[in-house]
Amino acid sequence: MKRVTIHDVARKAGVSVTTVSRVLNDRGYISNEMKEKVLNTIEELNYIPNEMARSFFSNQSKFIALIVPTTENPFFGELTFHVEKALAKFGYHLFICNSLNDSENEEKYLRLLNEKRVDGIIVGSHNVDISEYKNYEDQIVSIERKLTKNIPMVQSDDYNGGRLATQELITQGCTNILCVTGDKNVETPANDRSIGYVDEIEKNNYRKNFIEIPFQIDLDEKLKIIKETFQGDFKYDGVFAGDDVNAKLFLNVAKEMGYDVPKDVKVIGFDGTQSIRYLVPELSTVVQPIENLAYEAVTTLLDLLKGKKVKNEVILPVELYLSETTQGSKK
Amino acid sequence: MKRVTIHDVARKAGVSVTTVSRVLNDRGYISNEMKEKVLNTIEELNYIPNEMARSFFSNQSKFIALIVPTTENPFFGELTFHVEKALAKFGYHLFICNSLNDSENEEKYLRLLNEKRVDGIIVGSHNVDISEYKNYEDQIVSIERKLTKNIPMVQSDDYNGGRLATQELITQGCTNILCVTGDKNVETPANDRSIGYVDEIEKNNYRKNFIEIPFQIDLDEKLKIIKETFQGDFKYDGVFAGDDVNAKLFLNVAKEMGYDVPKDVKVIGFDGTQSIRYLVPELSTVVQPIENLAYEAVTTLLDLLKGKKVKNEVILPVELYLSETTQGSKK
DNA sequence: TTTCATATGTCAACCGGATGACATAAATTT
DNA sequence: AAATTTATGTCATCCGGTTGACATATGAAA
Repeated sequence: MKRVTIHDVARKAGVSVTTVSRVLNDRGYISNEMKEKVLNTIEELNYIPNEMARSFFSNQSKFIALIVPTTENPFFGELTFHVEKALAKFGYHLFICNSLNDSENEEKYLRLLNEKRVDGIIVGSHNVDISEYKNYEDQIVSIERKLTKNIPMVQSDDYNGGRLATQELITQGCTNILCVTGDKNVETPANDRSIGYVDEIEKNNYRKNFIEIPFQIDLDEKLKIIKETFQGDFKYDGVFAGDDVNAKLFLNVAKEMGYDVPKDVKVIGFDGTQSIRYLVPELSTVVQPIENLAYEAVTTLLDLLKGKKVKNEVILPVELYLSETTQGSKK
Repeated sequence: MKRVTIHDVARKAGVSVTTVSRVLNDRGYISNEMKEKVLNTIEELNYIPNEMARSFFSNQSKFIALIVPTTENPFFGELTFHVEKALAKFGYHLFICNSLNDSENEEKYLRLLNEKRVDGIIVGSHNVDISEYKNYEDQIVSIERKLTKNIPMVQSDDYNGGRLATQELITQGCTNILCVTGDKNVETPANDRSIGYVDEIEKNNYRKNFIEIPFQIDLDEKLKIIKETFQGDFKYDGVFAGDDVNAKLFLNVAKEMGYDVPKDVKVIGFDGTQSIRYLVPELSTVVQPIENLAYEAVTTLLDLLKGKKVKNEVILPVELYLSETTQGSKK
């Protein structure tokens, strides 16, 4: 079935294609009557401009790619939502790429994005050899991930979040605090969370304790790692987990082992997604400003595409959300 | 900065564009030496075909839109992930649309998708006047939502899920079972969950009880509705919630009110997302085959686009996941 | 009266690649 | 030797809309 084109509209309205194009793009001189006549014809024929043709001509796809490990993860699911919303506001559309943190996938996507001529890329994933990104420096912004010196990054104030969380545990009387981190070998601003922890611990002359729970291992393995922390003779009375999922896993294990939270051990997480607040409202956590991260990433990227100077780093404040796992049941 | 085109490649290689195009598309006669020469030149110049031009010419964008309420919701976040994965397998890309269940948004998206010439649409949202979809009947598949007689739908076996859940509660000794539903006025296969519940309850001559928790209201209002169920003199000893979030909210309220789950009241949910299994592993639930739903929706849509005959309805089996909220702590 | 802003039209070129038509040779079969 | 297959080239056209150049005709301002 043939689509209605601008030529059909011109013929039907008895004007030239140029005139129709002028109406559509509000260019040059057009009288009101002419404008109306053309618009009526457009409506009559139900003409819908072919954006593919426009994109092709203008060399702008109006697509922005978002590369995340997976939208399965609530944090990235929420990020995706807010990025899409922000993009829509500025007339851009979202092309979503799930890298699964696999560098091969990520490379394939970069190639694909190049073919598809996406206008820009927002990276929230963690893998490809950074050098790959060098070819795209003028059209990339990253979220919580330092790619190259020149690629702007938007992040939460991870360091301060780590400090706030640790401070809170100390305020609540904890003296033996465990820090649960994700993959330590991946260099990400999320590591600043641990640094915040370390600084607070040192300030109080407490002992530093770490366990690492890699992102990609099985649930059972994760649980095993957590269980081991209950085995030694050294008892923790506070836990700062670098993300909420690990925090919740810790809660589950603690409960199973017969420990009472927050009496025996207090727990605080990091991320504070909607999902967590709905599903695990009892968990105290450091809330990342996901919506703002998305908005800043989008506006920074669009500015960058326009050739404007943009900040190399945007750091957004986090907020402490205190609930039962640090404070006792609030009846 | 000018991009390398097929003409540049042809010139550099000393052949005609037609020949280059033949190599790229594997058409007509090409000797191996020629093929190699062209491919080498392509590599040398780092030529990357402009998919916008191809799409424009072939009139195929290779984009499939997925309309969901919001990827913030874990169910849709996971669905998005699996849809993207399935599409990628067949060379298609995902254009994500968050409708927020708002019909105005949805209409805007439909218009936009028309302009962008997406090849097909997968609908997982619930709003626009169905008539709007009539114009797209030959390029739409829906997930868990009956749109028109002619639009194929892929769904979980909601009815059976409702029966299984209710049966399980009855098996565990419950006699006064409450059914928590989402919006009842929205016509969706998810309503079959309640029908499954009703049929099992009637079979056993128990009393039917319903509360409705609209999707879009505030958390506090939801909690209020749930709290009220504890107020009357009629006590429930079992709860079947139409989705896991409501099930968890119920658990939270029950705990706050001093009830013991599963001793005083047993609870079973619906959806069984990854998130829930990680964050609320204690919740018994009916697991939807999200990955299969996505895969079936994608393959059905692609078949439809190819003009093949497709099934009008695909119903995929659900699975019961039993945990502590129906069975007592499994130490 | 002359200039100028307004209003429209025609025409052609362009964006980058795909494709069909047609010509020409060499290599391979019949 | 004739017919066919294989291998390349040239050329023009198309996809649908945008844009610049240029012509023409008003009506208004200088």
